[in-house]
Amino acid sequence: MEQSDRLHMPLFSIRIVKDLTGLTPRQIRYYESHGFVQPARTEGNQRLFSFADVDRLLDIKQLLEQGVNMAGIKEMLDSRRKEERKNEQEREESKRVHEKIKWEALHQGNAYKASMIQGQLSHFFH
DNA sequence: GTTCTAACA
DNA sequence: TGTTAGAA
Repeated sequence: MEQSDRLHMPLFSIRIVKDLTGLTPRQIRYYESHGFVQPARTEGNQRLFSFADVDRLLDIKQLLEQGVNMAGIKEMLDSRRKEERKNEQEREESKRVHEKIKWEALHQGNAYKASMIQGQLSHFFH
């Protein structure tokens, strides 16, 4: 996860988020207090929401409109976080394996080239 | 003027 | 959840 990712850049005041989502500032703060979003803060302690925060709030709103209660949303969020952790672990493992294969290929390749050169040179001395 | 937290209807 | 009070 990069901080430079446009999705996660802290950009919007709570008023903009209110206009974007149709939620009241009261609801937005309430959902934050339950961990549904984690907006950044300015030096003056005012919330700054990212595109990702807005998207998540829209998801929350839709779920609420469909009759899902707070506990249900919390479960979905927890399972989603679990999935993200799993994916990140898999990415790191995949990266490790890739590095290992690359390292081995490099060394095997050098040994192979060296033996080839020796083999080719040997033709001139026989 | 806007947003924050806390508290109460 | 809405609304209000007093402070940033």
